[in-house]
Amino acid sequence: MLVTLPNQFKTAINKMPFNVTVKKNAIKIYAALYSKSHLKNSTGFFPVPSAYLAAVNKRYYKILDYFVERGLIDYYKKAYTDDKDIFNTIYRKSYNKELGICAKYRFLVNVEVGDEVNVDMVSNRTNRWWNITENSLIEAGFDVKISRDDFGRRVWHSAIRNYKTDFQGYYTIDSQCSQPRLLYKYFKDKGINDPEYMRIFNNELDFYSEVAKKLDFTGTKESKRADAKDLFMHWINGNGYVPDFEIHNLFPIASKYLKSIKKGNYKSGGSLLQRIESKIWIDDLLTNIPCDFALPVHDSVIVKEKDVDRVLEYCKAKYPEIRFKKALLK
DNA sequence: CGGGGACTATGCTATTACAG
DNA sequence: CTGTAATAGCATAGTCCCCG
Repeated sequence: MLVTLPNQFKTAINKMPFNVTVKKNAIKIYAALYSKSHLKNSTGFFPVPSAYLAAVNKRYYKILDYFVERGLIDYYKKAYTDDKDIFNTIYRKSYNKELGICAKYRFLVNVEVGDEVNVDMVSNRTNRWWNITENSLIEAGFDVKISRDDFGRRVWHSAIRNYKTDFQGYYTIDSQCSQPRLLYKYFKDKGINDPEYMRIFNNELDFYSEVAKKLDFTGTKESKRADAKDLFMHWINGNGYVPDFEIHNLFPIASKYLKSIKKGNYKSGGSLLQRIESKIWIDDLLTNIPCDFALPVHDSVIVKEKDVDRVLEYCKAKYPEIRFKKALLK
């Protein structure tokens, strides 16, 4: 990962009262923060999930505390009443695990000037999702280029671009109506009850067709579905603009919830769903997949014909609420 | 020695294509 | 609307060679 390392961080890391391993991990943690800093809001705070920091280094908090001590970063804090002295106000790091709101940080020094350094983020831990992707790429004759983006933790590799033509004869297993359904699952888990949104899925209806029907779209069946899909994407990913404002009246509670997620940074909406998606597909399904050849494509996976039925059963058994479907690439 | 011409390498931006 | 990767186009810089 290419980052700008300001002098203040450089000297602070050099002066750390820990061994070289910790110092090296401190650079990684700095790089992790740096990579998230583009998400900063008007006051400079940007969210960084603890799960991500922990994946970079298990004892990340030790390093963060040191950075705070040195006046290099700051936690986002909120005021609380001191229960031992109610006349006293105390400030604590603010986050809410229940609501999925992670801690925020800000840099107290200018991170735009400094040395350009390439930080090796790779830990010694190898993950099966990586190994199986690597082996499958080699077997299929592709260069091994695998990365995971920060926005939605999606996996990118060299065979994604033309997979539909390059893997003819192979099968894909993908999830139908992936993002709307994942949002449904998410709402259900969180106890957010938007009547219309929940009704569509509780009754096993086709989400996009239902939206098109309720909002009186015109056109062919396919074009109405496509318009509804486009509307959904704006609703999830956008900064407030949607092609049809009626969606806010159709799903009032869901809209309000999305708005609350986007408070601070509107990109959190899309990021959240992509993360849910990749957590299922990469960190679970691909990591434990019962075959030797598999290549992920965001919300689907490419497998061989001899494995497809076994993998399909495996996916269905693991996530009964997701509608998995196999398809031959031709 | 310097002036071209032809070629190659690099860097940047915009566009396209894919995913949802 | 979001993301990343690949590609196209263009400008610039460097290299090589021939020639006067």
